[in-house]
Amino acid sequence: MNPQQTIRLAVIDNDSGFVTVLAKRAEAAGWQLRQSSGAVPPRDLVAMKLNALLLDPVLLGDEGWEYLDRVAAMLPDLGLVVCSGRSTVAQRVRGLRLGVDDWINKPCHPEEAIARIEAVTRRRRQGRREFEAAPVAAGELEIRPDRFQAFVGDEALDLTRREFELLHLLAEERGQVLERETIYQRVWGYAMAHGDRSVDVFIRKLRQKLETRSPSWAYIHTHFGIGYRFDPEPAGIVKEELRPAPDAAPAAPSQVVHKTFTAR
Amino acid sequence: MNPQQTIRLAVIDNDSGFVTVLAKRAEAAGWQLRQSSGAVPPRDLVAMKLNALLLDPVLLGDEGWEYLDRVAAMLPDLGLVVCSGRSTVAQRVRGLRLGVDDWINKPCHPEEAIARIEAVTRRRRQGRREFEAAPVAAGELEIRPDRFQAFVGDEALDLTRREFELLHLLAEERGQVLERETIYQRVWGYAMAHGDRSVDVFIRKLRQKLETRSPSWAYIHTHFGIGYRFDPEPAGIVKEELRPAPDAAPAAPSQVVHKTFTAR
DNA sequence: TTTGCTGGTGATCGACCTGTGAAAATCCTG
DNA sequence: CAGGATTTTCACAGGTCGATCACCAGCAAA
Repeated sequence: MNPQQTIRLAVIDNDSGFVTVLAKRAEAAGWQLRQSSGAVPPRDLVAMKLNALLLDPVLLGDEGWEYLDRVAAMLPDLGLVVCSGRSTVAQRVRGLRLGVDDWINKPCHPEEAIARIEAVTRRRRQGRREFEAAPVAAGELEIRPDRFQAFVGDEALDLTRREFELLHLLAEERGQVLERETIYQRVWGYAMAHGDRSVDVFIRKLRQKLETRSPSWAYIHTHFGIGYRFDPEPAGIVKEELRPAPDAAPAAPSQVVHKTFTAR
Repeated sequence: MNPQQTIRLAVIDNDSGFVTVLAKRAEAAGWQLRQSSGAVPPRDLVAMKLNALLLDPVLLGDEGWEYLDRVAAMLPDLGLVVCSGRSTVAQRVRGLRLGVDDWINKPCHPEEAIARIEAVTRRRRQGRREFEAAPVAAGELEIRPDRFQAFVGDEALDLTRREFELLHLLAEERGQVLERETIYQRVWGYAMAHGDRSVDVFIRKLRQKLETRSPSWAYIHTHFGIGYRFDPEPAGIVKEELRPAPDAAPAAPSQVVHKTFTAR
């Protein structure tokens, strides 16, 4: 359901041409990319919370093997792909045995490098369960993906699967206005038919259940002509946004700006 | 730390020279090897309980891609390595995206093939730690992997193997809602066919046996539209939600309610 | 204000989901 | 190879959920 989870990749290489093209591809795929043209201490790699690392061992000098060994040992969850110049079978075997996940030779098509990194990451992830099992807190709410349910205190909201997924999506994009088409696409998984009101209906159901368990908070805000925004606000804030905000230009002329009217 | 756990590998290739050398190496490493010089139905692959599969797509003819797709979909846990003759970048990328874990070109050194299969297998096993020996306690239950059996006090529940594995999995993920597909994948070892009701049937059997030996506890909870959750709860928790509707009708009479429809 | 949309709400009906019993197919053991 | 145990498949019965619809209220522009 969430196949193309964004990948955090670091590239350690100084072949600027190759890296440039690679970066372009990675960016197009929505990956987060870090680059370096010199060895990065494993300690720093840890801090980057990477999913995958692509490196050319030529930059590592004599300590290449040792470095690979250390990285593989210190970051067992990291997808480790080596992209080297000429290499012998013995070298590749040694690397693979050391913990390298894949070893490519240059010249190498960036698309293939991307695909191999994807493959490595895919397999890595598969073993690791729950990538998004992290609970989300919002106002009095706690959204727990491990239970497919939201709670206020220890009382469940009694959400349906669809309801939960909608709420989860909104909460993950907290503060963002999401258009109906976007919401539908991401929750239902396919394009919304013209005139479909499903999203509205489910928003209503969510609001009802939220109102039941957490009456003093407003969570879902309607943006007329656009979509919905999730933002927990204690009641009492009747409204009155429209801050003159002398800075950024208002997006569209006479656009509805943060005018939040809640149900009821 | 990760002693070369014996690997069950199948090789589908008709390059007898290559296969022979490979077999020699594999045998030396203590792997269990199956060979075939023609396409093997995915169904049979399932029965082999493989860890990895090495194949040359030239044997698959036109249906190569389809075959790869089906195998990858049906056996997500299988390490899939392609070893082809000449191949283009586009082909390799397509394969990798389809679910192939690694793609090697012939001529290929057997040692490297072995190393890559190892790497692929290692990658996937990583997440899967097997700590079978640890007994799990839950409510009145004690689940003892060393016996492949669960007990209440000293009375065994008399579980069959599948029943036990299902219960064990659920208990290890106590509190988590597991989707049917996940359950099937992890207990049966391959992807669940659409419309398969096996999980439901086994859940029923488990509930029956649990009810027999431990009537005053509710262990397995159904989440509508999702799957099941294991969470031992002393019976009697009927959790009367305060319904807004002033409803005088007493709930259903004394129905056999060992099915706890908790949160959806 | 009127007019044309957009969004909120309640209700409905069919499709889908789960529990269950039992037959059919398969595996396993002696 | 037979006989029993185990697993898979099938069909049916309720129950739940979600896609739609109709209708009304609120917003925006004229």
